[in-house]
Amino acid sequence: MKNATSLAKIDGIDKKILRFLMEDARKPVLEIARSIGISGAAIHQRLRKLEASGLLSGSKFIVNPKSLGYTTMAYIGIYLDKAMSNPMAVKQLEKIPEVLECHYTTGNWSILIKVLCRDNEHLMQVLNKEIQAIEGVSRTETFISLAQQIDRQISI
Amino acid sequence: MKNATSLAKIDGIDKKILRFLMEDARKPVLEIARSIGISGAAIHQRLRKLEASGLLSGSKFIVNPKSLGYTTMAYIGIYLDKAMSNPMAVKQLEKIPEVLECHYTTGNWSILIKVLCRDNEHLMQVLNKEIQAIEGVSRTETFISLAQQIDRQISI
DNA sequence: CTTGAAACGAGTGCAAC
DNA sequence: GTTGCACTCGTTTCAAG
Repeated sequence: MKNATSLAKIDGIDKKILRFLMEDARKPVLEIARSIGISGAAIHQRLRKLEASGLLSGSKFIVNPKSLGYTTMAYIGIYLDKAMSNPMAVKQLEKIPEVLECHYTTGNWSILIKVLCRDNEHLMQVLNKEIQAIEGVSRTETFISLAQQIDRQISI
Repeated sequence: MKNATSLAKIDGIDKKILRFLMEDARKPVLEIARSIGISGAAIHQRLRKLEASGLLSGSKFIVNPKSLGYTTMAYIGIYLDKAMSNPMAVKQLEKIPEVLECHYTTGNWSILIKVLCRDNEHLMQVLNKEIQAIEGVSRTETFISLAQQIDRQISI
């Protein structure tokens, strides 16, 4: 089995296919086939290969959080006590649904997380009642995202 | 036309459909139909409604950056000169493909960006030759993500 | 690695409830 | 708002170039 971290060799046709599907995962394979001038079966086989190589790690429907009343996004830097191990903290953070990302970072903090809340009050509750309540969390620094102006994937 | 920021009313069936598709955008509608016990046509119509309401903002194939040799992710806080407007800086940042996200944040920085690079050397080049070169960028603070331990969408 | 054909299954629109 | 049907179209496999 191929290691997921091994480099995939992709050619120009693979790139074209990926560019279409990164924009719209449900775009029919045959439509892509017509656009780039090869057969649908060829695309299908290339996709199977890309998937097997670990380059394609799935597809997702994107939901607009604003439509669900979630309008406040924030990054929170977390300082951990020396005694608190990172994996233990992550385990607790996983239980908080508002936490969308969690990074183990260099620099001031031990952990940087991204949270999505309905409003500032909701964010305050998550901070005070959920995150600060985690054993080993000593201090946090919050940065509210007033606007997300770029959001994209790696360009290929 | 409905405003994208208006709250969508979704029921339990909508939620079930969304949970399936947020995991795998290419999951066949009829398969979902069988799982939750309604007809395929009903799901099709609900999806059209959700799309029209702005709740569904598309679908994406997820590519694994490691397979392309991109192993270094970092967050960079950017201080802007007073004279430099945020939109002008964002316009420059958009031209840098390594910049995946850009947030206008409260707190110390004017801007917080997420970048994805092949390695530390590549990151250094992006920092020194691309980001620091932008007119109005006075100082940056870089936080390398040693590991991304959580990565998910809003839970519904 | 690519193609074309064939079989299967899914997407879509519509009429009816 | 849901259903069943019918038709169209896409997906997938396979043998062969």
